[in-house]
Amino acid sequence: MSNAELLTMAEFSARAGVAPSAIRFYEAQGLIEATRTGGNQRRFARTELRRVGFIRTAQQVGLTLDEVSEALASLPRGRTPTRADWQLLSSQWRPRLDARIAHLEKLRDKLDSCIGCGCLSLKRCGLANPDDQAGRTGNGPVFLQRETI
Amino acid sequence: MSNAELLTMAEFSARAGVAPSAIRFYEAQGLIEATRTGGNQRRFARTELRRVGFIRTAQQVGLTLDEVSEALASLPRGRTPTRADWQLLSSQWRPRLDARIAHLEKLRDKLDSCIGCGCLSLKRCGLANPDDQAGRTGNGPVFLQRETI
DNA sequence: GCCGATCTTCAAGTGCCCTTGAGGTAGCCT
DNA sequence: AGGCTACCTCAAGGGCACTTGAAGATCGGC
Repeated sequence: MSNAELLTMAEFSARAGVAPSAIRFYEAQGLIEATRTGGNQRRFARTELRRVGFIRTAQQVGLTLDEVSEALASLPRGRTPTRADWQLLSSQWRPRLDARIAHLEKLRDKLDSCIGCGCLSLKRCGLANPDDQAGRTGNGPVFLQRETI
Repeated sequence: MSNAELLTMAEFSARAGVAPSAIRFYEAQGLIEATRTGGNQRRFARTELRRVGFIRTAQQVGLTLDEVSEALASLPRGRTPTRADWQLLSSQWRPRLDARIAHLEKLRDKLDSCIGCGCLSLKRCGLANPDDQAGRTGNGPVFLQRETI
């Protein structure tokens, strides 16, 4: 155990539920910050745990780390973010989350009806290639992966 | 245009809504098959379109190509799969799809309550690190990405 | 027969999110 | 002071699902 104020890597990693390598990666990406001891070891403020919580949750909503980075950059500089600050950020996830859920529900419903006919035909029921989005850009697949799953 | 029976790469790619490079990739992975002309060009049977439909849909449900490969391997050899065959396969997606939807809904609900308190604390509301799954294995993050999104 | 569009293979690259390993240092307890 | 564990950096590797590019062959209409 160490100082009650600052957490060592092992402590921080355990509390965040994230591997040390990932923590270092996040720091390298500028997503979280750490002070250093005289011997160059990281010491984490507890407030950084909230940032990790934000990151992991945002990932589940479907954001990339680049997007998380942008979002975090909009937090106030110079003071510890308040609840309202975090609230504002996470509220912006709602549409995205809703869209993802809606997409999967649509998929489920179509699957229900298609299980009846056993089709899975591309044109016939539009189950694959939903909303005719694939094929519009050169990299339809990637688009589908990123945006609609 | 060509023979009404077999599709060229351009035709197949267009109808499948998938880039030629992806089609070739799928063939290399053994997910789809193609005959060849005397000059070594691919010609696709229409039935292969259904396989691509299956692949893309399965991906949206969250399966990896390896899993799709396994699933496809269970199709009858020697005859064109029937509706019942496809039906059996896609019906196995339901639990997975339901789980994904449930997870996202849980996330949304928690987000609602957490937006109220602005917390996003790891331990407090369990929003990040849901079900205490992260940290159980060395690569919690990857697990989360793959299984719970 | 010619020509341009389409096709082929193969190796390497991409994007995302980390993990692994080597070689060396710090912290802390006894 | 010794020694063990935890920590450091940096480069490279890994998994997934493709994409890109180079160099060359084929197709099919005129």
